[in-house]
Amino acid sequence: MSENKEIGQSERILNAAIHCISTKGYASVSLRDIADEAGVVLSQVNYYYKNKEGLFIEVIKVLARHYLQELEDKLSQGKSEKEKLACLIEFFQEMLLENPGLFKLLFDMTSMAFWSDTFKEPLRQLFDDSTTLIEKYMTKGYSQTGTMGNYSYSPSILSRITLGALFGTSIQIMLGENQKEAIESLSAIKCLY
Amino acid sequence: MSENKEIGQSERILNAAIHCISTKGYASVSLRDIADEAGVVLSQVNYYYKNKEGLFIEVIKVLARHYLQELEDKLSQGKSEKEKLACLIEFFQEMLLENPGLFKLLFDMTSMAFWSDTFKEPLRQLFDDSTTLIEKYMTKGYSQTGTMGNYSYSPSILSRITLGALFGTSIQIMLGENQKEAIESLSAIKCLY
DNA sequence: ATTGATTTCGGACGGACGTCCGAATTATTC
DNA sequence: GAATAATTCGGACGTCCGTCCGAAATCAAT
Repeated sequence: MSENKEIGQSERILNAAIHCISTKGYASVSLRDIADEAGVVLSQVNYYYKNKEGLFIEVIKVLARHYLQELEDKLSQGKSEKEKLACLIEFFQEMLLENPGLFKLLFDMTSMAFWSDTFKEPLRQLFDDSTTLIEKYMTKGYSQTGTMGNYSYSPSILSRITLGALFGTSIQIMLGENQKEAIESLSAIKCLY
Repeated sequence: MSENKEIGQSERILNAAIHCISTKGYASVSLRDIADEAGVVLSQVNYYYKNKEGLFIEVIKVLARHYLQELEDKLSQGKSEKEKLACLIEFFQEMLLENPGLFKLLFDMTSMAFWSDTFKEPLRQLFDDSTTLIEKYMTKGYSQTGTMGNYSYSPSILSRITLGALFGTSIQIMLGENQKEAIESLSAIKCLY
């Protein structure tokens, strides 16, 4: 028998936490919810992760790794810079379409970071790493373009704005109706370049 | 005597709620916090706003009015379209610089909307109205530009992306350090056009 | 001044939460 | 197989929360 039930309780708890947060939001998830979802007794959560904060920190670590990995996979698919931008957009489109919970989770972790110094640093790191990745793969050509008045905008700033546009627009899409249609319109970011 | 203490308890509660949420986040604010901040007894909150949800709905209404008003004021200052874009960027820059709590509040309300159908509709409305405002003031010229492949992107989509870029980049700014510097770099959005 | 409605106040309620602890069970080592 | 460590379990604890209720106080109209 056994498909894959050979995973330990600590991982079951972690997966359950991810599932619960992406379903109900961190603000209204209790350790009991997570323990039940994991099929585990409440006190085991404290045994493995000390306390709620410890568990959530681990969730952030795991998810940050996941996002960066997927992002890099996607970005490395495109050949030209134009293609890589399309890949980046696709990355968000596919996430919104096939796994919106994952985007909700990313958003919710950002929300945690807004109010807790503990979560702020790893989230800042995640956004920074994402920006760096985009910059590395996409803005080789623009070493010093994009000048405006006396300022000249670095590739890192442009990358940050690109990421911001995708993230911010995705938020609006998730809030609205007609999501299918709205997700397609994300492609319009292409014509900002 | 009296500077302005002639405001009723209901407004005091509303202001206190706004202050508390923008300071600690809705997820960790209790009605007792709000009542204390307002200098009012706990049960008065229920008397005026029925329950927590009722109070928060009122907060959203007030804030949505406020944001849209300020946004329109700002947008109407610019003369050319290029100037209006600058005004829009300034709107976010000034908010982040002088009243970051207001942005935190906007973000937090968005976070509420993600998990509660009750708050979803008014927030969607706020983003829609903002987009409409931007479209109305800024994209008169682009009636059908921005084509890509077989698609042509409407002004409303471009407005939405502009708003998304400002919102998403602002989030990253709030999470990072060197905020003063980062806020200036928001101007780089100009060169996406 | 009396009545009735509105507002203010203090406190109690049941429930949900995170945390902690001791015992039971299982695994590991010699 | 006995001893020790690691894990699992069930339950209890104190706290904080949103809500509700009855009594006091204030206001309004006659």
